[in-house]
Amino acid sequence: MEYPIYKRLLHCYGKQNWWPGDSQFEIAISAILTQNTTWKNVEIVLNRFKAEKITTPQQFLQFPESTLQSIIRPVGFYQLKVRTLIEFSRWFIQYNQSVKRKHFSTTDLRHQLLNIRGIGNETADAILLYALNRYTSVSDKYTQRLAYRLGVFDKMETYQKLAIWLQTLTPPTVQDQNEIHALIVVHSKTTCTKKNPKCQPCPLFDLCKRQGL
DNA sequence: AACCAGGAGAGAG
DNA sequence: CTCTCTCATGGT
Repeated sequence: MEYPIYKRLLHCYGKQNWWPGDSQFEIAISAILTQNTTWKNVEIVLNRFKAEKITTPQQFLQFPESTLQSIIRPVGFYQLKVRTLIEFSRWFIQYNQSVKRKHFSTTDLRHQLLNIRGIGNETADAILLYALNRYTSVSDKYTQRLAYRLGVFDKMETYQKLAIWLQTLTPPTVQDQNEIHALIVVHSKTTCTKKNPKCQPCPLFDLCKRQGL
């Protein structure tokens, strides 16, 4: 059977159709806002942006830093995140200008994103995959924990090794990598949680060699 | 009331 | 390269 983990998750939870968002810009900034933060708090901030009519990087950059900090306060780390959002907005404006005449490789774009303060591996890949529709994989702590429980690795592995493993879980398409990351997050937040170490009911239970963390 | 949430960066060893 | 600490709010 090909892609057993992917198929089980898909069958159990259904297609997720991530990332929610009306534009590339909204998807990208919510990827930054959600760093180590619950999605519920991100939604509060996204609604504030809409109320202030901030839907483009140009509109975002018109507000003073202090105002932006108070708008995004509910997501925490607001001083750091505002800096990242400003730097990303500037980059995104430039990108939209130059992408009309240049072609960027995914690895090139990835390096550009990683040069922005506050954007690391996971956020860069989330923006590439969900906002810019580039083929890449998004791994996170849930992916790390799942790979450990499955016995794929006997310790918490690095981002790069998890990324390679993730790409073996699905056919090599943008849409499938989109789904697998969403499914792992949904799975981890429902059945396979720390509070539910026995992991039941769990579509992957019989595949797991370990429990707990 | 500690603990965690769809992380990242800086510093120490 | 691998730990450890900090950034910060809001919900169990």
